[in-house]
Amino acid sequence: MARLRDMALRHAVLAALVHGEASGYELAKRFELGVANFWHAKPQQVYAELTRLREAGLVDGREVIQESRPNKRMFSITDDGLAMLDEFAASPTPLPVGRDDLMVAVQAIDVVGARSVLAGIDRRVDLAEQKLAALRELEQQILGERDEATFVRTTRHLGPYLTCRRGIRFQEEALEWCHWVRGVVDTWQQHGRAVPRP
Amino acid sequence: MARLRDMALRHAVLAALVHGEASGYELAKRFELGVANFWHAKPQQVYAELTRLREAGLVDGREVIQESRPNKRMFSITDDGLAMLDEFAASPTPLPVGRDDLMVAVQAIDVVGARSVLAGIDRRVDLAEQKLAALRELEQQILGERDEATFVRTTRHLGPYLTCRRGIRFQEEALEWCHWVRGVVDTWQQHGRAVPRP
DNA sequence: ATGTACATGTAATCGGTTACATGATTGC
DNA sequence: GCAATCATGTAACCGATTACATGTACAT
Repeated sequence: MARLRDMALRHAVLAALVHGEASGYELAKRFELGVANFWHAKPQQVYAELTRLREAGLVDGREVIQESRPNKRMFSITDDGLAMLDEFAASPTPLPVGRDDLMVAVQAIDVVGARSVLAGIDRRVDLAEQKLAALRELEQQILGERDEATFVRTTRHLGPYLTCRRGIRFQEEALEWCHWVRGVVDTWQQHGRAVPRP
Repeated sequence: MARLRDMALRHAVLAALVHGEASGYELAKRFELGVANFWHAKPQQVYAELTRLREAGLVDGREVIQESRPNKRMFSITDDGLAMLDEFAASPTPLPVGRDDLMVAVQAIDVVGARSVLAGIDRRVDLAEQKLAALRELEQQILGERDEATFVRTTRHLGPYLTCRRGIRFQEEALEWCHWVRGVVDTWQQHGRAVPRP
């Protein structure tokens, strides 16, 4: 059982496996296209991490031979993996640091020409709406016919719903801010921005 | 004038300089403690980036000799730097990827014991409230006596207000979600979570 | 024929973090 | 006397991204 340093992705992969086994390909997809809305990683990184986790005995991996498709490996979390997740969940987590290129452009709107920045805002609106649609679909999958109150009283799998709600609220908030920015910048531009009259 | 690759911090530092010169120390502080709420970096990284930017001719740096303190360097953006920011603002920016350790713990709440996760939520509430207080102070500094409508019609420096508002809204949303989680998890625990009755 | 989905990686590089170093001054 | 603030870095490391590689099957 090899040793592992304190890698960030490790716990995210373990968390993605708590509700049953999955193939590397499935996990890679989930982590790339944000269906796993609680973390993000490229496929190569996921495959590498799975290999390391298996060497460390934190996941089991079994080969599945397929006829009309390439073979695949199915992974599931071990007791050691669960123990590690437990330890992780009990340790304090820092505030995530925000890094968003669009915010840099917005910060500089006074000197870079508002037109470029507003174009960036519009692109962001599109992307956020796509993401939001995907998350709402996921929410529907989770809830099924049930309303929230019923779901919460009856489910065994609350975690995915909580993180999904976080993703939805985050994107909704981002969209509201984008629309607010459009309005404010329009007003600002109509009043001699660079040369306010005395 | 040395060449620079496409580093992420570069544009953020340039954006932080658009409203006048600043010392490396001032910039390092702003980037570390999130007063620059649109980006984040450690002091060492900021100093290194400033050196590179000066070699590339994107910022000017002048030495200021001080008596009762160590000497410092004051940096200001050049025309080349402004041109680079302009180009950056016109290029498309991707959706920022979310990576938050607390979300990983929440995702796994079904297996790791809700107590640890709720403790993490409480710590997050504290941190978010501190950050929120700092951002609201910054907002007051920006607005002064003016209300938003008046400010927008008269200011030349809209950018910092827009990003500050984003930071405030983000933290407010995070706090609301945390409180919602507390309530939902309490309900969930009161109804035989692991063994729902038939 | 052409492209998308399945399925899994290696190698090089980059951007960010951690650890460590230095030394004076101001306030408790 | 002791900690915090001012002021600036170097070196080593780690985690994430980018570019590249391989081959089958199914749908248009």
